[in-house]
Amino acid sequence: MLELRTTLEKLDKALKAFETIVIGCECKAEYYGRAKSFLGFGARLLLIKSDRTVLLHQPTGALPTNYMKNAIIKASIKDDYLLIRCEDLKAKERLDVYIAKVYFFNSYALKDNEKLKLSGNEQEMSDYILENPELIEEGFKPLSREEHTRYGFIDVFGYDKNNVLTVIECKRYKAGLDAVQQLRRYVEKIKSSKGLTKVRGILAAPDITGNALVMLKDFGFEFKKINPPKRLDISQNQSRLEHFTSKNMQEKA
Amino acid sequence: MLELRTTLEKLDKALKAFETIVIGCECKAEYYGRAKSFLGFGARLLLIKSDRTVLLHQPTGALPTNYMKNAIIKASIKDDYLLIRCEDLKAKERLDVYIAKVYFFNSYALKDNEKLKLSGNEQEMSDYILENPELIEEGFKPLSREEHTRYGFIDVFGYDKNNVLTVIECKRYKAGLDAVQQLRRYVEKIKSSKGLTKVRGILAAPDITGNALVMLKDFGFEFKKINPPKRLDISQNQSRLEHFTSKNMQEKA
DNA sequence: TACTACATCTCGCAT
DNA sequence: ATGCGAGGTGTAGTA
Repeated sequence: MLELRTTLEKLDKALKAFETIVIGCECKAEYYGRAKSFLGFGARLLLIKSDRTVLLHQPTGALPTNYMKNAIIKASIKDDYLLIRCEDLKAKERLDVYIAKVYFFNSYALKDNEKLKLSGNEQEMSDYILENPELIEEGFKPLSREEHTRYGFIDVFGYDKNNVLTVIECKRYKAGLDAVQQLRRYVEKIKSSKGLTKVRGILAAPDITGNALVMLKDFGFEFKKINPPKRLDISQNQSRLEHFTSKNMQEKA
Repeated sequence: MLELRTTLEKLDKALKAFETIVIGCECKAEYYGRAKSFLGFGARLLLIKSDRTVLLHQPTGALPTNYMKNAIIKASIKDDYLLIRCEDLKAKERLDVYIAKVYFFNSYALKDNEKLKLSGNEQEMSDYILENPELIEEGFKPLSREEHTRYGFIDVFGYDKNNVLTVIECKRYKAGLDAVQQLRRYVEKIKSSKGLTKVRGILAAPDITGNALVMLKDFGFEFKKINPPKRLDISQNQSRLEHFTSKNMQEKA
């Protein structure tokens, strides 16, 4: 168990050095901003990253209980607590963490220039359809990338074998009502902007919910079962990581 | 700098005790499951919670770079690395973290029975309108909660001053195209299930995007500017935290 | 900046 | 288990 005053000194030093900080502690937390919250005393993990991202994690669950991005952080001893005040002045938000006990404290200047390379997202799925238009149907002709991008968020856009303009919405997971509505919006937008009465709408996804399929058919649209590609198979060849540097892997910020 | 073998021993012991674990380390990570990813070597924070939630955090940003919930975790020395293999057999997912150096290691049996109490969410906003129907317009009569919920996800549902059935969709933030389509879907559902030709649709939110407002009016719906209530003001009375135990505060799991 | 849609979304709730 | 929608969503991409 560390003294609060000792922790305060370590914390101030680590903040000045833009280190990444981890504190295991007994604390309570108050948030005011977009919403307002209170969390009573319990044992948690407080993370402060080098970019002043603050995350308060309880011992279960994937999401932080409280958090703040780009915070101005001020630490002080307040009564019997180590108060860590995190503020985003621009967003008018504040998170106060009152630490009663410190179980452990660690800080380190973590250096990391790598970015995650990810395969299997929706972008790759639409690229896959563009490269393999026969997945939709024989004779499907996608529009050029230039013409395509003029219409904004539509995933895939082209002419079917009968030269009917066709809008395709891709989902990498099971499509629901929201996906059908999204497709509907794009089809209506294209109809009105091009002055067409007939535009085909296709929802391409590995699966679709029952209600969504009913709604899809109500609108005269179609479902096409397509699985999102994972272009690199690490499970079969784990030692050859250069596979990950393939052009197909997309960097994520 | 800790020996990998020493860290492995500490880790195994902490896992057996269901402690929450933090490791500051140089590592690379591979993920295969819903998607597939690779992250080259860099200095990061690896968290393992008592419920086997695994989070790999880079030194910037709010979200973890890699993660896994309910993982089966096996640690071992593999070549020159401490390999932490996290698997979700049911979801057929795997995350491998190869640790090359350990900057620090901490574990503790964090005990926490508290739940976040949150105010200012969408549920509170619709409750607020139900309690103050004049916010929509004089003479607006909400239906009872029972009758209301029979129609599913509609936020607020009632009769306007002219006894026209009215569907209200609430958003606690600026409403976009998706909110308009959601309202549209509910109005259409009510029309068809009740056999009505005229149902009013109102989008209640603090703000709305330009395109969303155009689309809203195209459908003959209305926008009503309403701010989500934050019922408890902690900023004015920070020391009186019993305010947070008010019936208005909702517990979040 | 505002707007739009993705996400290995996560999470809770209802069926 | 599945479906559905909220989230203090965060984040990237684009106009």
